[in-house]
Amino acid sequence: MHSFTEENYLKIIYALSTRQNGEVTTNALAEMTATKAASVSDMLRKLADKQLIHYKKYQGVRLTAEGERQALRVIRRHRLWEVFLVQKLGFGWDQVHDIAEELEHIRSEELVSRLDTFLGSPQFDPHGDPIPTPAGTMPQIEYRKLSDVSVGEEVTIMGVLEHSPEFLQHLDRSGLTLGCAVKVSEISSFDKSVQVHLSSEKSLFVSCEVTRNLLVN
Amino acid sequence: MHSFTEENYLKIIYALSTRQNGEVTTNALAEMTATKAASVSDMLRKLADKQLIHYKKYQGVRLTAEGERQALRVIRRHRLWEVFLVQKLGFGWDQVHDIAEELEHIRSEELVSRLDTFLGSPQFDPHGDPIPTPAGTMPQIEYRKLSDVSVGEEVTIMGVLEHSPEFLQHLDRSGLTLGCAVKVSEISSFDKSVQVHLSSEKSLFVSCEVTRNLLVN
DNA sequence: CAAAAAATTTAGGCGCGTCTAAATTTAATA
DNA sequence: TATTAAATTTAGACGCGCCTAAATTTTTTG
Repeated sequence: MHSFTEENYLKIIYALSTRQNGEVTTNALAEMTATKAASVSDMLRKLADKQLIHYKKYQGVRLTAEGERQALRVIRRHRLWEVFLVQKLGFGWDQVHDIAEELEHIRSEELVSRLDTFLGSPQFDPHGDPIPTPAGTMPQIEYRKLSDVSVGEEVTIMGVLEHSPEFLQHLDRSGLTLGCAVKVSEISSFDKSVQVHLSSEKSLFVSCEVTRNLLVN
Repeated sequence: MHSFTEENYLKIIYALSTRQNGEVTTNALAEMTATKAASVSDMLRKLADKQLIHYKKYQGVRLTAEGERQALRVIRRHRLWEVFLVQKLGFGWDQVHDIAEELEHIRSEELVSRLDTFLGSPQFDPHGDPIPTPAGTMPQIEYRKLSDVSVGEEVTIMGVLEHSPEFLQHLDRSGLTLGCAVKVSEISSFDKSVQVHLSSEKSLFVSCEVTRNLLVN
């Protein structure tokens, strides 16, 4: 079994390698783990020894099939706990990340399986991210960004690309929640901000920093 | 904030000091923590430096007021999670200890508070142990052992002194669950085993190893 | 009550995950 | 392309929590 720290590295390597595909860089990992590049190098050697990553010195890193399976198990636990925290305990979607970060490392197959059942086997976490399968595969969902939607289209908000509390709280204050239908009525040629109409008849302007981080279908 | 390991020591020191009151011994701690006496000595010095225990070399150890508060916070979290695992996830009372042992170290005041509300602010865990208050005090409950009940008395099973899965499974198989009413109809003068009648009209003999570990009122 | 036994602490060391400083490799640029 | 800059790795160290072996203190007992 792998340590708390190893699990974190795997999870982060997975996240980075999907964000910008290709090899993941040591410096990027150092930033994400809030450690120094030297510490990352040490850990990469260890993960490579355990066959969890492909690692050529100075050339960045890629998960092996087994490494990816492990990473997805951690991500599955993380997202199931987030669902629990929001749906059962009433936390806001901007409050759950750090707590789930701890809960995700509790290793009991039975716990995860029962939690999944208790929650009704959810397919998505509170941010709209898909929950990996028990077998360790990530459901592939294709969403567009709101910034790519044309005038006149009506779409539903399905997820977010940015998970910071600040961003999520901004969405809350704007009334832009998951499942919310929005119709694009205008796109400013000046700053690419978007005017949208909500089902509540309200309309508002959404900055391009926001539209670039909103996933819709 | 205190480490995972320090929290465990505090919890165990609390448990041992209530079981046999007076100072807790280094060897006893070594056995409970599954480490060696030398390791315990190291940790005791550290806990003493942090003012969590009273520690005179070679003389055993006692929690300070602050140490006890911290211990009870951990125990509160442990027992609340046990309630969750049994009542919400459907685990058996014999399965939850190890998992709660991990969950208890997740430090979020808000999480504990919301969990408590979600569970309906339970007063007892699945083994009948009282749940410490948020302020860090242990409710004092006085129960008798079934081995101290006289013939003819009818009592209710309120808790257990032994928490091993084997013992709890034995109780399950015997139909001796928490809240169960039992009437003592005979006590063997030979081996102190007790014949009890359950509300289900069944009757059975209970060995003194069992009666000594069953709490009733 | 002195010697043996038991309990406890100290000394020195180890693996984990981290660090800083220095060496090395790769990428950028004059 | 030669040189500088940036990224990465290695060397050596540290705190944590643990270990074994040896020293010390307390307890037991002949």
